[in-house]
Amino acid sequence: MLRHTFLHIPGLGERRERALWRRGIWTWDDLLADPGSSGLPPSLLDQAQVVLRLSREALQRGDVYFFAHHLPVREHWRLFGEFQGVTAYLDIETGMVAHGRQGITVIGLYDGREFQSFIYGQNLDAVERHLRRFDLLVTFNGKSFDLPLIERDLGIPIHQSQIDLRVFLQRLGYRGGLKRIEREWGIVRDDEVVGLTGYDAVLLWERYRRGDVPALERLLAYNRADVVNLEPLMRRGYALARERLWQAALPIMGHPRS
DNA sequence: TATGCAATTTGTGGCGTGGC
DNA sequence: GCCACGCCACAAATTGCATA
Repeated sequence: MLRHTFLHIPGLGERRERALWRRGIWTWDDLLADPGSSGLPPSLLDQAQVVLRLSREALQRGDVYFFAHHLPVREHWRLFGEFQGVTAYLDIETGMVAHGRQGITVIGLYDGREFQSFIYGQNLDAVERHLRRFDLLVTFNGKSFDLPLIERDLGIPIHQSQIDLRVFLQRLGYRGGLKRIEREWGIVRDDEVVGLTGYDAVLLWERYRRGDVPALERLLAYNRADVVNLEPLMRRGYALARERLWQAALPIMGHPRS
């Protein structure tokens, strides 16, 4: 998807990007090979060629930040296709951690194959080291809640590019919270955690603090479901968004190769 | 319930084009 | 060459939303 993207060129918006596709300019290489057929104003065309040469280099060296910096936030989902290898899915739980202080109790991290839990009082400090392995973070409402809290509560700076599924899926017409969208898409949870909410996670941590060890196991299972289920949501959302983009831009001509 | 982000709406300015 | 107009991108202000 990224190679079809021209929105990261300053002065080039959605209309011009679609106009390029309609002219048969599907990729950066197409435009660089035949700039004259782009129909862009001369000054913008010069700028576009410079940015696209830089884009090829950035993609070659796996520089997700180059694109995250230049793309509008609402289009950061386009990063997923090329950068899923450095993507992590993340979700936190909170509760009273010490002396009546509200804080992060559990962080779940999933790279598409392996899931890891980081627990207050046990291994929460290790999360920063593991986060550094990734360049792209996928969350649900994480931009408003999880990631600012990690920065504030744990003092861990979040440098990674981010895709917030709440915003992304809302643009695709899906709203109403993570669990509701999961149900809508037929994603099922284990009996152990089905029906649990974020507030239940707070209560489970309280029970664990009072010595109820199985309560922690259930909390971790809940967090794991929250995190692992982000992956199919991201994959399906990405496929859907790409499909709709082509349909809107090219209702008659059909899809480009991608 | 507070929080913080992005969508939406509205307004502004840059740029290119066409008429004279 | 000048002017008016239209297209387009972008900025500012407001609104809506999901999280534990």
